Amino acid sequence: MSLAETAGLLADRTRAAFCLALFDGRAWTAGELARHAGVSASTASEHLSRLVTGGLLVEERQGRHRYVRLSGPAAAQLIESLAAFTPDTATPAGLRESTRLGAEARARTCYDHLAGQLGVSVAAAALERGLVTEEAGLAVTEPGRRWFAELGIDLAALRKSGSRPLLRSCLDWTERRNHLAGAAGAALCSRALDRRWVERIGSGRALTVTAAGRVAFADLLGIDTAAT
Amino acid sequence: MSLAETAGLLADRTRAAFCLALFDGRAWTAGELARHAGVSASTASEHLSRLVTGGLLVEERQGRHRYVRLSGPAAAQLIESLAAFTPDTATPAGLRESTRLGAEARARTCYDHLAGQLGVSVAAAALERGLVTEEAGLAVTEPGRRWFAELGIDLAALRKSGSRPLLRSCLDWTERRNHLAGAAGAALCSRALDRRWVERIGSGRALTVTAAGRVAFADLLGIDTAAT
DNA sequence: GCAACACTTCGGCCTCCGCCGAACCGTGCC
DNA sequence: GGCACGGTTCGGCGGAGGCCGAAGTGTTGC
Repeated sequence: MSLAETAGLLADRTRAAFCLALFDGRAWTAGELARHAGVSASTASEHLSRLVTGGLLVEERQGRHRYVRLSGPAAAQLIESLAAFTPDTATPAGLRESTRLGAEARARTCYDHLAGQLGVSVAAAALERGLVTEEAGLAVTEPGRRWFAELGIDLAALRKSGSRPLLRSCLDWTERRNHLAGAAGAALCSRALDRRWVERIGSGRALTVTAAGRVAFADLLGIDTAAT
Repeated sequence: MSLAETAGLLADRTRAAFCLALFDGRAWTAGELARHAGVSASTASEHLSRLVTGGLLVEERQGRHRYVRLSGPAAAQLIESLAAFTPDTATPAGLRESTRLGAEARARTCYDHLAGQLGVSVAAAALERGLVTEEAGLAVTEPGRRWFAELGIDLAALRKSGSRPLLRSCLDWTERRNHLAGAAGAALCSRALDRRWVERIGSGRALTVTAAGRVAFADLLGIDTAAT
C-alpha cells in the first residue's frame, strides 16, 4: 500500500460521494449508497469492496444487507483534511467539528438517537446487561424486548411499520465507540425526551441530563450520569 | 474542484513522490524532482503544472529554473494524514513531527541552514534591513554583500564554486514563514556554529543560542534572542 | 417451494491518463 | 553570435479503471 494508492481510493467521484455520505458516522447499506451516488448496484458493490480492502471502510453483513461505515477516526481525519483543502466543498454534515465542544461531547442527538458519552454508556450498559447482543450484527435479545416493553416501546410494531432496521450501530467520533441507532435507538431517544430524562440545550443537538434522568438511567441501566 | 479531484492530485506514484520529497519544506527545481522520481523532464513538467493548478504547490520562476514548494500548512496537513493512514509508508523525513517539541521550535538546523524562530527572525531582519530583497525571487543586495563580507563570507566565490543557488527561501512549518536557505544561508549557519553563536543540543537538529550569540545577533541584525 | 430482493461476478465498452521522445523556447555563459 | 542547458508543448502509445447489463448467489417472506 503506497500513499498514491491510498489517495486513489478517494480519487473517484463515486467513491468520494460514498465517503462523504458515510462521514455522518452512520452505517449505510450498499443499496442506499448506490442510490445516493446515482450508480448501479454492481458499480457500487465494486467500489465498496475497494474501499473496504483499502481499510477506509469496514463492513458488517446482516442477512442480505451489507452495512458499511468509516473504519475509524483515522479515516475520518483523512477525509476531513481532504475536504478542508478542497476550496468549495461544502463541509460534510458530520459531527466532528461540533462535537469537540464540551456540551455536545457529553450528550447529544445524532439524527434521532442518543450519542456522546451518554449514548455510548447506554449502548455499553445494554450490551453488558444482555439487552442487546453483538453476535452477527446488533440485535435485541428476549430480555431486551421486555425491557423496551416496560418503557412502552413495542418492538414488534416498530419492525412491522417500516423498512428501517430495528437496531444498528453508529460510530461515535467523540468517544470512538458505538452507540445505538435504528428504529429502536430512535424510539429510546424520543422516550427519553418525552419523559424529560434529557432536554435540548437551545436549538442544537446538545442535550442535558435532568435530575429525573439521572435517576432513570441509574435504575434502568445502572449508569452513573453524575459527571454527564 | 471536487474532493475526488483533490485526491486525484495525489493518486499517482510520481506526483506522490514529488510531494513526499517536498515535505522537507525546501524548494526543489523541476529537474531535481524528475531525477528523484525517475521520470523524464517532460513528464515531471506536466505533473508539476497539475499540482500547482490544484493549489498543492506554489512555484517561483528564477531564470531558467522553476522552483516549487508545498503551498502551505494545509497542503502539508493533507499529505500527513494520507501518510498517517497508509500503513507502511515511511514517515516522511520532514520537520513537522519533531518541531512540535519546544527546543527545535526555537532554533534548529534545516539541512545546513538556520530554521525555527531564530531562522525566521534572521530572515525577517535581513529583509527589513535591506540586506536581501524579495523582488523577483530572493537575492542579496549590495549592502547585503558587504554585510556578508564583514563576516568573512565571500559571496562571489560562493556563486562561482557550485551550481547551487546563492539564496533561496525555505518554508518553516513551525513558524509558517520563510527562512534563508541556499549557499549563503548555509554559509551563515556554519559561521554561526564556528563562532559559537549557536551550539547543537545533543546529536539532533536542535540548537541553543549562546551568550556570545545573543550579543552577535543583536549587533548584526538587531534581534532580541533573550526568549530563544 | 416460489417469488422478491440485496448484492456480487463477469464480460465488454470506452474514456482517461501517465509515459516517452522529438521539437521548441528562453536563459545564461563563453 | 553560438552553444549548453532547463523547462515546455505536442503527438502517439498502452494500460488502468469506471461504467453498465446480464447472469448468478444467498436471504427473506409468503
